[in-house]
Amino acid sequence: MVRFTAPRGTQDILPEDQPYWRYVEEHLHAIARLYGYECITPPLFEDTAIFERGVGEGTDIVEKEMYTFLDRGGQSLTLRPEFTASVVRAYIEHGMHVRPQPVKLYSIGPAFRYERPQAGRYRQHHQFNVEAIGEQDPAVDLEVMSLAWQLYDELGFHDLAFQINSTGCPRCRPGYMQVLKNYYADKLPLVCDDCRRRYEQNTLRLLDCKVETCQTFIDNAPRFLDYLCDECATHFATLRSYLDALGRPYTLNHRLVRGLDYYTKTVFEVWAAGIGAQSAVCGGGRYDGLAEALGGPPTPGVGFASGIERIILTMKAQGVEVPPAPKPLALIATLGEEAKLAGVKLLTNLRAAGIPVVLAFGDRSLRSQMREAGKLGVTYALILGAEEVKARQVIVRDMTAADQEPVAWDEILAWLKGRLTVSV
RNA sequence: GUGAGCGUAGCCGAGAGGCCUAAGGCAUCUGGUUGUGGCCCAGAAGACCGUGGGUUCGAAUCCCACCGCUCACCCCA
Repeated sequence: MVRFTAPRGTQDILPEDQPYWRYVEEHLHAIARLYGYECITPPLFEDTAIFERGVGEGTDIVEKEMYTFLDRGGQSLTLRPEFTASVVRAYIEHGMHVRPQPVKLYSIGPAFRYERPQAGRYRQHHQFNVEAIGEQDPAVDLEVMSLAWQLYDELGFHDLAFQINSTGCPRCRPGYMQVLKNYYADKLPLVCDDCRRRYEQNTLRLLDCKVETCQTFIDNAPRFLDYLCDECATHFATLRSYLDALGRPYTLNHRLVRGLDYYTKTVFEVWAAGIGAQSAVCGGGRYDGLAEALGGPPTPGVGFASGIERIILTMKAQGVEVPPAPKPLALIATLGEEAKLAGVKLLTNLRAAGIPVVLAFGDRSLRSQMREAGKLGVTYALILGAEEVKARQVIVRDMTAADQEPVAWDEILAWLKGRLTVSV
């Protein structure tokens, strides 16, 4: 019999890792609330066409990374590779254009991409996704970026690199792409194979090449920022003036591109050190053409997604500590059948009163039960034997102070309750 | 999809052709007199050495294939 393992690129988040998840998720909800974002939970899968149109036909995601399947009715569905398309779909479907604009939404949940796993990259990973839909004001771009900034700041991150760029709009992008093509035209024999392919199929991605020999060409390439239309240039300048006024450090990265029709103007990423090659903890930008591509009215939007696994990797790399999982206040140890019965009753009563207590199961020696209490890290051991049952009391042993005292049954609840707040 | 490294009990890990019916540590369980934890001591349980083939008198140790894991490329969270 072959042992089953979790599917490639997926992982069990074990109890010992849960404190990180819990801590992070609590922060996510809190920061979203602080910025006035409301939670939306879209389905895990959508009509495949939503991602084909919403992410873009030419992207790696759509070309080779989607978990697509036919359901029993023959419909093509896809496990979401990202949130934005789903959220915009929901915006259109539920007529959110009648709400005060922009509609500010966030989500937390898994996303799926069929890729070869490596450090910080999984086939099922989790994202914190933030979208502000229905407003083109650069102050919204700023807000979304600030949210990310404050989040990482509160989590205690340092040495983050904020990268920003603008990739124009359908009015100015074709012009710039032509300029870029003209620039590369006579260099094609010198660039790598991938770049020759990009030249034809995904021109902007020429700027993204990591091959050594292509670097000088990229460094000397014309920059999009010099070819933005007035509207895009003004938008970007305004955003930068806000960032500067707030003293937010960032790097202008003219190689940062999202070569898709629906992504417009602002693009940004946040990079963390020390978590491997996949260092982007956050990626986002503006997508003023997306809603239309999904069949809705023209609606601007900005947002970002942050990978929760990568956030946690960064926390571990940077030594950020999180509160440990709370332990039960007490363990009930019993000796003999009568005491066991009394113990079960006590257990039930204490729990009904909201006190976290566990019982040592099995008929074991007191020594063994006490060892369990020590291992679990409970504050008190409540010991019940024949004598205690007779006297209607329980011995309360303080595990840290290592002393103990008898407490009457009708007083034990109040006794523990008085110590609950201090010890938890 | 491509490349590299790795695959011995739940975890870490020795072992490099016969001494392996596979060391050690952590974790687990039991016990250390009669009802008490953390340290210590004793003992127990736990491995078809990833799978399948081959070489050899003999393989955890050599060869091949497959599978899996990890990291990197690509790209992204």
